[in-house]
Amino acid sequence: MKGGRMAAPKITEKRWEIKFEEELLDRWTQGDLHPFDPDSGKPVFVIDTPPPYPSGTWHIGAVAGYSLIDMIARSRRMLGYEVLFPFCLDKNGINIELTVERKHKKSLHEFDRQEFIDICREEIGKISEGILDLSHRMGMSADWEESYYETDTPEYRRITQAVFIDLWNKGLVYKGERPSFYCPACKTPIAEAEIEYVEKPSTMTTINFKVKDTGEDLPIATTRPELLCACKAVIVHPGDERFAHIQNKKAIVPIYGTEVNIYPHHYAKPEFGTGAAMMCSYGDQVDVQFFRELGLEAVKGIDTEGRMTEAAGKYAGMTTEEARRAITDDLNEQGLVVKEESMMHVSPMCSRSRTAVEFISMEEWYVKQIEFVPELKKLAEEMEYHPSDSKRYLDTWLDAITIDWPVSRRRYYHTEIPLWYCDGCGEVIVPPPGEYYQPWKDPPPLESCPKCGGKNFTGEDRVFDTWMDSSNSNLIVTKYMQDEGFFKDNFPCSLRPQGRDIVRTWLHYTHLKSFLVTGKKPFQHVFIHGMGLDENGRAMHRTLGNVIDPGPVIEKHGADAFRYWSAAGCAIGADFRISDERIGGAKKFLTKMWNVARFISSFPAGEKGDLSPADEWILAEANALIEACRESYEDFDFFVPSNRVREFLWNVFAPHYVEMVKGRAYEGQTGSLYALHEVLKVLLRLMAPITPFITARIWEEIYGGDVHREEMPSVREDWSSPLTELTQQLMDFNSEVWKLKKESGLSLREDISGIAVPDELKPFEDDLTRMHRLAG
RNA sequence: GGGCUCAUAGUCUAGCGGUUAUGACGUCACCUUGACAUGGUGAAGGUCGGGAGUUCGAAUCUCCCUGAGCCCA
Repeated sequence: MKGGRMAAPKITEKRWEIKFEEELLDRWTQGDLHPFDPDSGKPVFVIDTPPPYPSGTWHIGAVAGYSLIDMIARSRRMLGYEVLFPFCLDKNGINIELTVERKHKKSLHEFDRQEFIDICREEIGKISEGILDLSHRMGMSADWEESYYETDTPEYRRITQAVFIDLWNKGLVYKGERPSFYCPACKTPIAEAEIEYVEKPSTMTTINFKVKDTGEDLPIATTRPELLCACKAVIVHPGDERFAHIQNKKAIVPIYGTEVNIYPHHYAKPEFGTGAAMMCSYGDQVDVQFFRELGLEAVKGIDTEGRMTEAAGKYAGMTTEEARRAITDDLNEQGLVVKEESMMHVSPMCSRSRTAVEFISMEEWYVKQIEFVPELKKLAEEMEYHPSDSKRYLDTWLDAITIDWPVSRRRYYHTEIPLWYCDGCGEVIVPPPGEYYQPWKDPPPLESCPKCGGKNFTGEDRVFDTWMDSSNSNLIVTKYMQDEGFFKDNFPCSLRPQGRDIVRTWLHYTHLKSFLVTGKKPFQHVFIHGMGLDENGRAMHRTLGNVIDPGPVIEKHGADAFRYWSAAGCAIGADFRISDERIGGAKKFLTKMWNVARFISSFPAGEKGDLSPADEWILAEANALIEACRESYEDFDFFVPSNRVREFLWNVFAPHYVEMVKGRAYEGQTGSLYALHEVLKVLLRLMAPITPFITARIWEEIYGGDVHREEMPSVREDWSSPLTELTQQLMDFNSEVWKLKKESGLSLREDISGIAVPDELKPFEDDLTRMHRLAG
């Protein structure tokens, strides 16, 4: 080193290492870093953090989503908000029950109820630890002390029940007997939102009906011959010439001999099957609608065990599949089967147990939603969406809703429905809100029935759909029923961040419940992020074997690299395509940032001093960067800041400015030292929400203190300069010189002659001459 | 059957009526330049899925086709 002027860098380590993250974590975990102070005087920003659902390994796409949510929290703090950032776990639901059932190899209904609940609690506790550890490791800046909650606690459940009681008192809950989606494996009715449509192979059987008056054969194709007993109509297309003569005549159903009308109906597709279709109650949802439309009386062909009822005659008691085989055999014997062919058929499945869903008529509790759709759509207009076009996911769903929300479930590890029934007269007893009730074991809330005076009651043994719990999260975090003053000031909740996959469930149900309870919109802002896909762009499924465990990835590349990739990997709202290589690539940027900072850390930071044109230029460029990044942070967009900072640091600041001012910097020239440090401070603060570890470490070593308590940089009037108009020419000139030296076989440290600084770049002439060693 | 989204170099990605079409990874060549070889500099590689239209001008707007994905029935 010539002259020995260079002081030792304050940053001594040559490289950024992952173990530095762990050192920081140890300190962060010990201190109470981000407590929420409602009295700070700053505007309050409440985040309705999605409670992760503990079920095996945490999905790496979900972890990327939480990275973004943490960036929202950190950037809002730096933008001057008092941020309430809770962390929470969703510990209700069928998933954990199925896990326990599988592990013990018996079904829930064979357990003692309390014993089953205890096992679920223990099991879910174990799984939860992994999620909590990983959340800490990735640098989640939640308020762990005060704002942590779980959905299976009495405190949470009493609020779910209180909200239900409120809805009850408002007349928004009713008992309905109607066909429900029913999962025979989970042994519970499920909602529209829990259905997945899957294409699977099935057999299409063409069966000969008879037309009553003419005696002619009427072949009809179906995938569900076992539902013949529930057949109440045959339909043909109104314009189908082949069937014009039999419209409105009667058809005779094989096996059962019942007579049914032949209706002309546009639903019948002439090209599908034989062109005529049988309509059976509870075959699928179209059938259900059809029965409603024509006012036909439904036949209950399948019971809640998924077996045929008395209505099926000799097939009663068989499962649907057994009955399908048996009835097909009988039809064959009678010569009534025209043909059987294999086909792919789209059928509804339970999204949790992945078994075929049946339509079964049951009496369940419903929460009204259909009649409120117009108001919900109107309120949806009042929320701001990020990205703005993600509003359509909610709109589309609101348009698609066809039935009210069935909220009762026949499971155990959920919030109980707080109702009792009078044994004498059947009166429904609703307790006062405020307590957590378990009617299957708790005494009723009164001595005698107000209607008949009866003394004996039976507790409701059903539970709520788990979305009845989850859809209260925005009420919970704004302290509904806990701190009415705070709730009044802070509802609607500032932000709902969540994945696109749960718009129709979590977002919709929260929207609905908030409207029913408060009449208001649920949120100011809604942030919708995309899904984590594998390297080939496919969703990750255990069955595909393409699931990536986030733990080892973060261990290998570090939390900052993972977070940087989460921010920079795809535009706001787009799907994440997981790539180990690209996450690893993010680490290179951290190394670059570290080295630039280490270099600058060898010079003292100082007052503004004498700015040269180059200093004015880079400060003005920093201004432009600040403007773009601030705007994006306001919009919850991290793609722009992460990429803009990277571009600036790597392609402008380091190769051009830093190289231009090295000479002056080594001489201790004040303007250069000021600009180097100021720009570095800007970069560190702009990156702090995205890569909290490395920025904290660098900031602390050079400037002391905590970058996370700094404000987000603002555009500075005193940094503005028209010199940014020369940026492109400046970079082009440098590139030209490098190219010339390269072509001339000169090393970059050698003098080069015959090159003149262009006129428009004269302001930079001194710096450029020294940088390139331009001679004569 | 309906709706939505997407289609840009080998791979991924930006772009929102006028740019020599961004950047990254990968490839090739050269370079131990006073922060950085997990680096630097330079280079090759795309007529932006196909077709038609609107426009003085289209990757960018419209329509059709093809392909992929998501949601719903």
